[in-house]
Amino acid sequence: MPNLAPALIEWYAANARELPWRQDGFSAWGVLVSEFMLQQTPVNRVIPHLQAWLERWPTPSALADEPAAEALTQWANLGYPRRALWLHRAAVEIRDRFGGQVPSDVDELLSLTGIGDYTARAVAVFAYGQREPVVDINTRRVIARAQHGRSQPGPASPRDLVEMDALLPDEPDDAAAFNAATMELGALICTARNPRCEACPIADQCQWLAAGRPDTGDTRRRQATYEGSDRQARGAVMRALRQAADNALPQASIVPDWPDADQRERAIATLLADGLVRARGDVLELPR
DNA sequence: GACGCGTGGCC
DNA sequence: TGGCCAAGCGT
Repeated sequence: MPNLAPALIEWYAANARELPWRQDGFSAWGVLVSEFMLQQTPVNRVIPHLQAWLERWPTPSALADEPAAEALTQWANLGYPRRALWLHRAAVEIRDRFGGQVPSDVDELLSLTGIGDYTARAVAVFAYGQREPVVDINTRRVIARAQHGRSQPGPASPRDLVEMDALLPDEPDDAAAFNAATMELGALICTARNPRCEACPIADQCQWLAAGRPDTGDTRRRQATYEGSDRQARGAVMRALRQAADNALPQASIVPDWPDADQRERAIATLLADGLVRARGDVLELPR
């Protein structure tokens, strides 16, 4: 088994982007918030939202002491507003169960709402320097190519964690650098489309490149069309409530000219079920 | 394992 | 132009 870590760590030291959450002394809470925002959302869209969020709520308790509606409004157009709801719930849990301190233990992090295998280990590693495997789409793609000679990773699986763990250097600091470097390589060089293999520090160890970059048969899920979808309708409802006075509107005046009335009702019903909106008589509002 | 879930930029 | 893509999560 080739050892990818030395070349990746050296490359990262020279090529890592300067990102807010990589600054010295960036808080664990800041790392946690950044990881919530980065779930399925590009870095460049996250940065301004992250800074505004942390200025308003510098600690978990500061957020926990406000209603969820404030989190949903501050989340603005970042997308997947359930993340804002879950981040608010996690803040309440941190305040109530962990004395307001972001836990450093992976299992404790996993017990928080909205935190799964990736986010728990990202916080443990990047905020607390623990030796844990961090697996995201970038590391899975790098490993799929370098180790397995495949053009794209298969569906995410718990086995990915074991595989990444086996590649981890022994020293926690080296392991943290390896995690960050592998993610960064996937983000900058070993990208999903048009990878820049000529600039890759592990090109000489890459089975996919050695095999001539074959198209190995893509098993990734196709993304559903957004235009005309229920998701678009939900997004329109949430936008209307974010912008409304007191985050509340009579049901009849929520996106009243939406082209498909059944779809609008369906959107409201699922938003209610998800706890993203609440009914108060005839009025629909963000949860307080 | 597969699905539903936002939004915007890119080629 | 429109599909593809972006540091996933809970069910």
